[in-house]
Amino acid sequence: MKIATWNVNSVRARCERVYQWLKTHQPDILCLQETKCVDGAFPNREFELLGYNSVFYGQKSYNGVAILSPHAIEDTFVGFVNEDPDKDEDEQARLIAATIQGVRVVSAYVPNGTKVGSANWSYKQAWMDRLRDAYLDELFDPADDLLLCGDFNVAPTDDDVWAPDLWSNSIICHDDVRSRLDRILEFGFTDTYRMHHPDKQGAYTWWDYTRGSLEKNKGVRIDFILATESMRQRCTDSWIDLEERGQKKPSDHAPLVATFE
DNA sequence: ATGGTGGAGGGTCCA
Repeated sequence: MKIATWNVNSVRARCERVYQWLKTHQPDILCLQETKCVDGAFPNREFELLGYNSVFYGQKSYNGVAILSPHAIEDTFVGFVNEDPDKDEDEQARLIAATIQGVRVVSAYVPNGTKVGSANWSYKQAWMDRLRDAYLDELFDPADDLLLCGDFNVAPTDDDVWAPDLWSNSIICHDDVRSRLDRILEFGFTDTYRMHHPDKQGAYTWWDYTRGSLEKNKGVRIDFILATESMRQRCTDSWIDLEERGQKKPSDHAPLVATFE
């Protein structure tokens, strides 16, 4: 089973790239973030041409998440729904969950935070707390076959950024969000990429569009496929698709892939 | 002094 997660920075602007990526890599599951379009504008028919079903949850201009699969997509729910199953309690579209071939999958887009100390920064911290306390703990079990995939907008350690001194106390390295990522991991998750590449330096999933960042590998690793124990045991490999990031009109994030027995 | 690039949308905001 091949699973991928990819922040596409607009699914409409990236429609052709996503189409080609699906055709080439044929994942069993593809989680998308930053689709940036309302549900009526999601290009699901394009992906259906390749045999892919889609579930999606978007809003105008910002955020938006989706899950694609050639298999049946069941038990879909969106947002923070623990109190009222019909109503997302978050005003931003950042979470979608479904079950595919017996595996529970979540596509998550953690808030960026904009700037330390801003209103968006407070929202990011509250959102991460809520993901652990009101979402994972209420709706899932560490014993589940569960994958939490997405753009977490946090670099777990200084090994996950190209210049730790420059990124020190930034929105992706600040202790206030690293500690919250740790709490999410403590639910019972393993970072599957790091599991397979424990000592690898310079492994990143995002590079700035400017300043030749990709060519100089000035990036950060902020996208993850997190696996509960049962899925960790099944995880055979993980890699970052650098080739896709180097294509014309790329997203600023590369796809992250993991395979499971 | 604070760009550069990219997306959405038609202002700036966000990343």
